[in-house]
Amino acid sequence: MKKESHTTIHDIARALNISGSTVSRALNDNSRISDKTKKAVRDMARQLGYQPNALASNLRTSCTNTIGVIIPRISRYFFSSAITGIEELARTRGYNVIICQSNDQEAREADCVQTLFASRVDGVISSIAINTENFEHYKTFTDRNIPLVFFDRVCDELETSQVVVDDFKGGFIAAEHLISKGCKRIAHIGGPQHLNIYINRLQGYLKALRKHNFEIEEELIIESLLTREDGKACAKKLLDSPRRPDAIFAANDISALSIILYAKEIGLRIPEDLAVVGFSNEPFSEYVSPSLTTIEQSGFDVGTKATELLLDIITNKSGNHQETIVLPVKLIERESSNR
Amino acid sequence: MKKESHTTIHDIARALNISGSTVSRALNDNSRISDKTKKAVRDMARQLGYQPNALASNLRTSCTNTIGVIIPRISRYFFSSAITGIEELARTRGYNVIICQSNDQEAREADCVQTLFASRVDGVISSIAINTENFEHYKTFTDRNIPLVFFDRVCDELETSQVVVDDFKGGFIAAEHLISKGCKRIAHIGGPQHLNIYINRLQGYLKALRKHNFEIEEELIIESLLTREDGKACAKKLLDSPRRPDAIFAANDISALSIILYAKEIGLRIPEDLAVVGFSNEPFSEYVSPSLTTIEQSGFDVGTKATELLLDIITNKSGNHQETIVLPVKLIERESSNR
DNA sequence: CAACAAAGGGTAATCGATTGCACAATATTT
DNA sequence: AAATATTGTGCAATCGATTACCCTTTGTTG
Repeated sequence: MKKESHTTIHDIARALNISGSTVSRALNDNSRISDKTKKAVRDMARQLGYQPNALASNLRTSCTNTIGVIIPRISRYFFSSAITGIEELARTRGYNVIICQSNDQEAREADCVQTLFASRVDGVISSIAINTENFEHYKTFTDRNIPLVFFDRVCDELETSQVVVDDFKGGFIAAEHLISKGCKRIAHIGGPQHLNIYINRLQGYLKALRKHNFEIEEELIIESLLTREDGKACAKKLLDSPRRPDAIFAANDISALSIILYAKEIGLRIPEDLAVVGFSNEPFSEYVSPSLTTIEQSGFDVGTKATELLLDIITNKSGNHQETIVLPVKLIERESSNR
Repeated sequence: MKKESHTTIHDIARALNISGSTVSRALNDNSRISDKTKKAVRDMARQLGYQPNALASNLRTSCTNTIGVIIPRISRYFFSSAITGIEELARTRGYNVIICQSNDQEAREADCVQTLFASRVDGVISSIAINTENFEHYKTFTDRNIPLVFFDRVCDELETSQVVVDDFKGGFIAAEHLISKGCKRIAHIGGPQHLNIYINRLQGYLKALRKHNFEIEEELIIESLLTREDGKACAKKLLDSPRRPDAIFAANDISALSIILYAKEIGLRIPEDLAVVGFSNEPFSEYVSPSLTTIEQSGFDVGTKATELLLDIITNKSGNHQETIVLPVKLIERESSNR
């Protein structure tokens, strides 16, 4: 096995007795090089085990073939699937991916922006932290024309392309599903209302209620951070009340889970006394007992689509860069609403 | 806001009427530069919003400040936590992280190796794919002295440092726990026996059995791929048998889950008729019904430790690079064994 | 056949930071 | 005071690939 240092284009040039520039052009399939020379160069490159030095090339062309990703947390299934989608497509197109986690904190998100900027990424895909209300830090990219695409949790203040799932429809079919099961008082645990996805889920829910002439009761709609703990607090508020709802649509699976656990704790039967629908189809939702009815959204598809958009912008810097792509959602019926 | 192109050290040099090399040295805190000059350079750098161009620096020093990570799949909680640990430490030390997924396939793993090599990473952290039996591809790194650290699923053929959890002890306490609960015939669903972790879990289990004078029955020990489907097949084999075990220790939580689901399907009560213990403490194990007793292993800690080792090797290329670090495991008692 | 165009390829500058070597200015030793 | 050491900087080459510009050949046109 070779242990020598790396082969460069000049090694190839020397071996073929031609110049480095010709080698470079041949490898880049430049039209000014004859097919014969190209073939000779390619063969020699293979033979010498040539690996282009991206650093040198990047320095000259000042693009890094790297895209940055900012996500709240990699351990959430939706996001790790999105990453998988992003990586897969990016890699086949010759891009590397750097991932940064904001841990759902605005300050860390700003750090991520700095890190990615310092890494001179060619473009960025981001899903914003749950408590981000100020988007100044993203101007680091937009001001310098570094392509930026949001997915899932998007930001409407900045004029960028975005990929979302049909949260509105998700909220709508979740609520309508509960209605079809004969539920009469359907509560909603929503997420922070500065985030588009939670606004839309709520609006979808409201539309379904209106469509079926349900009375909209303010006390049945709670805003939450959608964590495990917060979910339990919400569950208490709703279920300990004398006029408790007979169904809850939660804006994510984690809080739906909290509800199920608390309902079991106080002896409510699910779905008989209380039907529950979540959102996301996290892997555990299938295994909880009772298993959780939820809205499926494909992280993989969202990630792939976002990457497609981003690479389009990077490679072909013109055109409309404020596209919004909405991907479909699907109701997954399980025990928690099966009555 | 500035939209101008990036500031270079020469801009700083010009502004202070000194040479670029002095600026470079000042920024790198070289001892040959006076404190006064250093301060002037730093202030000017800040003022001009200077961001070092990593590409140029990397080209010259031929190190990329990037480490590569190869994991089976990011969507497994253990691995995504490991990534979190890796990223966190790497970032604070000024390194970027590139993640590649092998999807548990040897061929893809070899691709990952190529990708990372082409990216000229300074070092690699890897956990091998479940079906990898040939380790030739890793020679790409070892032959060229690119530091390599394995974690969790390690490779003993290659002489590298590694970080593992105490799988042996995990297997031991899992089995001993079942024994303490009065189980008499304890089966084991193990993983592929070319992987260290599964060998050790099995050996730990065997040791516990021997210690308590249990007869070791070959038919109670099954090797499996530990997928959802394979787990079900194993469950069938064990539970449909006339002489079925009264406890099963599975080498991961997924197959433990399969067992629980199948046991419920055929009307066995857990833990009364069958006690179950898994391994990993995947998030869902807490929510399954009955909740799953399992062995906790901290992906975060493993990732952090591995990164620590790797960065040590990278920065200080001498010393012993065949260290093995074993991290502790812990039994998490839940319903599935509570009798 | 002269005049010119196209094709194929070489030369050298360039990207931005690093670093071996040289050297001036100051400090210390003899 | 001369000789030597120390400190602080500058010069220029370098990392490897790209590319603007120039120079041959060979082919085409009138």
